[in-house]
Amino acid sequence: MASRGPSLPRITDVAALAGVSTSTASKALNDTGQLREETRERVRRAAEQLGFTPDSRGRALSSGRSYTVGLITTDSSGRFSIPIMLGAEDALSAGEMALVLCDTRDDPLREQHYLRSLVSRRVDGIIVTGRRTEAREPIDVPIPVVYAFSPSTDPADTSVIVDDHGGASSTVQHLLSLGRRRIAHVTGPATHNSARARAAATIESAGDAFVGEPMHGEWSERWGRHAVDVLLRSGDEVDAISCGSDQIARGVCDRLRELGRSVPDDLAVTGYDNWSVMAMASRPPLTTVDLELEELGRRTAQLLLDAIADNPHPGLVEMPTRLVTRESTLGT
Amino acid sequence: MASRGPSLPRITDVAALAGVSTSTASKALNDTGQLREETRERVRRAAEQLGFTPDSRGRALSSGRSYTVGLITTDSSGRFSIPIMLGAEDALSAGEMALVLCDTRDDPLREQHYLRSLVSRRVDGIIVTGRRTEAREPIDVPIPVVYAFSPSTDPADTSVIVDDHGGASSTVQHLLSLGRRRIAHVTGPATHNSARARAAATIESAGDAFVGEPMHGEWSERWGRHAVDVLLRSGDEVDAISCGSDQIARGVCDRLRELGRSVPDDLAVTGYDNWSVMAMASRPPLTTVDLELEELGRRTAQLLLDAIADNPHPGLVEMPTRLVTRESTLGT
DNA sequence: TTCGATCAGGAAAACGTGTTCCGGATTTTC
DNA sequence: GAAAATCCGGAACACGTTTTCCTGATCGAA
Repeated sequence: MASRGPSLPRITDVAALAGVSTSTASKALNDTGQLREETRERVRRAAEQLGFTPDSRGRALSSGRSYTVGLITTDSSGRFSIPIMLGAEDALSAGEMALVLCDTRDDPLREQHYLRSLVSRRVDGIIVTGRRTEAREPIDVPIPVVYAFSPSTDPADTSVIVDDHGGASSTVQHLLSLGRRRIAHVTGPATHNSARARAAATIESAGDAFVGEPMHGEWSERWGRHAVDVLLRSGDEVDAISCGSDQIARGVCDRLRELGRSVPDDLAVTGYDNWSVMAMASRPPLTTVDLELEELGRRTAQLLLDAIADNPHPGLVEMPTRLVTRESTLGT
Repeated sequence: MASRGPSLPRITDVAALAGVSTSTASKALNDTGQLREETRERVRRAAEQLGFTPDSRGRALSSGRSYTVGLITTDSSGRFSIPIMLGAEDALSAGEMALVLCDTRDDPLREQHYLRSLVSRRVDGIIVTGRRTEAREPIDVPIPVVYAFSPSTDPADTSVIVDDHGGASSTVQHLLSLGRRRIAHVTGPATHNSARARAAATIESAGDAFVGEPMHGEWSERWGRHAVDVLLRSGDEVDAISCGSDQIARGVCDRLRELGRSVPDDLAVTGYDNWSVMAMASRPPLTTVDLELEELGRRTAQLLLDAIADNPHPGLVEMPTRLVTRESTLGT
């Protein structure tokens, strides 16, 4: 229709210039079939000269694959899904796969719309990711799917999640190894799976060293500051506070400093997430748990590629976290 | 090859079920050609019954368009490019266009790789975005391109950028309207275009009310805190500090509070970026400049759609910013 | 010299859709 | 009642690639 200048060269043009048939040209460029090396070279030169780039739409049609995967995310803000996306994209691009982005903004209608669009594009697979660690309803498409971060409620699906239990335990082990024996826990709303899971793991790992009850509140610095007041007023003796997020931990540190308590000499503090803008800017910088989301994204993509290659791995994959130690527990 | 179960229905299947030819089926589903309404309805029902979704690869091939645009970003962290992406994706998905994501990680080799991939996919257009406001080398592809945030060095290209001059001026106007007459400016490295542009606009708008020289440093809270010390030691009287970023402004507020200075009673403080995690968590919350990046992304996508429709708008488009007033200038 | 085997490359079909053109049937017009 | 206009739907081709099958040609051996 709209003739966009001189359209890009097709393989027929390359074939014509090289003086061979299109099928021969195709074989030459794909290193398949039986051709004299000299012919191959001639075709290659012709392609080079014309600046030929194969049209992947044709290839997609003929191969039955689109070399494309869709990423559906409910997390507009991107706090968690961005690193996952980047990891997935990294793993996929190595295999010449492209990633198309679909942000549903938590709207089921938009999700349906995107699903239709992806099916229509005949994507080879779909990655589904969300903002929370709560399990979510599986999507219903005749295409391989892998869930990342938010697992599917169907255990027969493939889901890749963070090992929150291990992550929380690692901070407690670290605190215990430093000789702390009175550990409190400040975290997010009890309605959040991640807060409950981390709290449970903390209690279990700390054993006798756990003080009081897990303190649930918002995922905010303000709650961290407020929790310190509550904690100190309670009269419980405490030598460490393990927090459910870096934001909370930063608030905790700020308030402790304002009250003249030294971190970590008086109290050690740990965060969770290794969100650098919080963990590094905190005073002192936070010992925290890195979720290794980019690695999680890579793993997700690999599992999806496996599933696409007709080798699915149903079930839950828990990815290990990494403890990052900084001044909030170690001092300077 | 790998027969993935019962493959999805094609338009031929729909046609067979409806008892018509494929061309008739196509016309019925696309509301084109001359068909009896009853025939149309019959085909639609057949499509419905089979759960038919047209294969967009076929459509792409036949229409000459791919209904796909590429987004190339150098900004892995995503601070700025994520909102732009979301805005663009929002504007594009309305037009049934998909967005494929390419993160170059600032590696020219990866960029080349992605460009080849996008050209091979015959994307209808490309959006290029970056982390800095510095102009960047244009990319060389026979496809419409629009640059977002980082403009192209070629003025004949279409670039959409933030009106940094307007943004910085708006904070100064705000401070002046509040009666502040001794305004200092703390910002990022002088090597950064954005820091220089905002500083220049601040000086120009403040006129006689500008105090000293723009203070260049890092884009960090730490620099904000340090800058306060330097400023107070200098002996200059100051009743407002306009900062080049929310991080710096937050550091400034923290340090002022530690020194017993009241914000905004003693000194008003303004930030820049409206990065909520900084601006809202600061004590007090920051008056700042929202870059409206999502809107910028939407505008970029619209301009790209225009260019794809053979109606390009070469040149620079400056998007307005929005002043957000909060307690750091207004008090409670 | 003849037969089989290997080699080099071409013709045609396939992938799934959209579109152009054309012919038959029905309706309108005089 | 015949010619013209209109309506409806199908056949064929285009889009760009890959792949299967097939035909000559070349080579080696008997």
